[in-house]
Amino acid sequence: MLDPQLLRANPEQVMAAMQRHGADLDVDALNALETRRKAIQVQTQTLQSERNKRSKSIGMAKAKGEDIQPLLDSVSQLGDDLKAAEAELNEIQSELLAIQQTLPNILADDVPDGKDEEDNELIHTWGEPTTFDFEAKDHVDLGQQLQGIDFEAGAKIAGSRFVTLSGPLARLQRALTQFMLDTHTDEHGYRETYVPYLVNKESLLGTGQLPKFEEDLFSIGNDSPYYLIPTAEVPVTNLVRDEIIKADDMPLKFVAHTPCFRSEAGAYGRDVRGMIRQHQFEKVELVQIVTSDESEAAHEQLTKHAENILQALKLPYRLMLLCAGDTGFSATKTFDLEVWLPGQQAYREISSCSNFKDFQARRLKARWRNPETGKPELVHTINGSGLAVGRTLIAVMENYQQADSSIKVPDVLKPYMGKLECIKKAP
RNA sequence: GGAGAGAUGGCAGAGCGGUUGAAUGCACCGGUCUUGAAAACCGGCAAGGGGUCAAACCCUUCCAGGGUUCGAAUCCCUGUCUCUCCGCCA
Repeated sequence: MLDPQLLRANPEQVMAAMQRHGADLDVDALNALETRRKAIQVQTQTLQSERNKRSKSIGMAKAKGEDIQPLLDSVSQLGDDLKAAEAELNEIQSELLAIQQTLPNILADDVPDGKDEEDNELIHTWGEPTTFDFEAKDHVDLGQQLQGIDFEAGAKIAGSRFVTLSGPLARLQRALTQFMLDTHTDEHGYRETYVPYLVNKESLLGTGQLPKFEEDLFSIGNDSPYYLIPTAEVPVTNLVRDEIIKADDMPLKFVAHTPCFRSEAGAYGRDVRGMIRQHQFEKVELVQIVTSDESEAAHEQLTKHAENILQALKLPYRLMLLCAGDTGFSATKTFDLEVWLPGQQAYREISSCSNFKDFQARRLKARWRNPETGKPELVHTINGSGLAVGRTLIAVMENYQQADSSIKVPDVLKPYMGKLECIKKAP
């Protein structure tokens, strides 16, 4: 959520920022609503103040044993007026909130203009696209050859966009997960966390998935709905909801491995082949809770932490700065890591690292106490995939494939794969 | 699933329906004392919003949502969560 003060004081500036993000803001309607809000709020508070005073005087009169009936009579009209004013104020404030909650974050100055992924800016590439002296297969063919990926079974058990893994490939996914968690905890100083995979509405409002993107989420349950997490960002960031964090504890760095569930509502027809885009996938997520001074540097640092995983796996990739149109609702700035997939002859997103500044924190009421002022201040939240495990599995398979469809095990994963050096078709 | 108890400021913990945003303790901040520290003593210390050049000042908030009342932390209803006991269980 944007700073309501800014919205109030400078709606034109906010509107210009919104348009950059492809959103719109009706400044006139907002101003009209604001004017009403202010008038009604003043009126309501005046009435409340009057009621408080009179009630107090009734109390005092009663204590002295005076006749309070005249006082009671004089206050009778007040109650009705107050109720009406309060109702109207509530109405206006929920209208204002509804507007505020659907406004995206203001983009950082260095985010390039643009409409979609075509306009993203290349920051750097690492490694060279893998080449083979045979025709590269994609992970679907490889998985079939190795009898380790079964889309039909996934479809039978659940439906389309579900998959089953088995044997060494299933283990490879687990190895990747373990390797990522170990690296981030041991080398990068993150605290491993285990969190619920089902969350309530408040949590999703806090991180910004709701109210605007309900169709991307799976929900279960009846009167008190739960939502399946689309990313560990939701439960992990919500750890600090309604908290005032001690200065000594800052920054907080969390890493969590969770499954992620996405309805992929807007993605019909995209990436239908293979396990690029699934309803359920594994991800290792990095979250940092930092002060405003630190947030830019922390964002760069967290992105580097994700890059380190790709480098350790020796997977070629490139780092992109997302353009305005491609940057998500809550983010001020996002870096994507795109890994080279020989089967597609393309770079594909494997991590997305975003700085939300105080946008999520404001919704979450997540603050820290600044010792310089003694006052609570909003934290900045940053997160990124470190990495999407399912897509990393694909990348390893496709980049480490050999002519006979076997897959060499990357060096750093060998400790996690028993004695296995190479994943081969079962004889 | 059954029975009971509870939810109050950063933490602990009081609080007859009436000048209570809330006693007290701890923590924290400032000061006195001390060579320094500790102790002792004095003072300050919730959040959010409105208002102001800045203040003063005003409003809201004692788990959440409703209700009763001139007035609710205090009474009533609903929900959520926590704890204890019983049952069941990975």
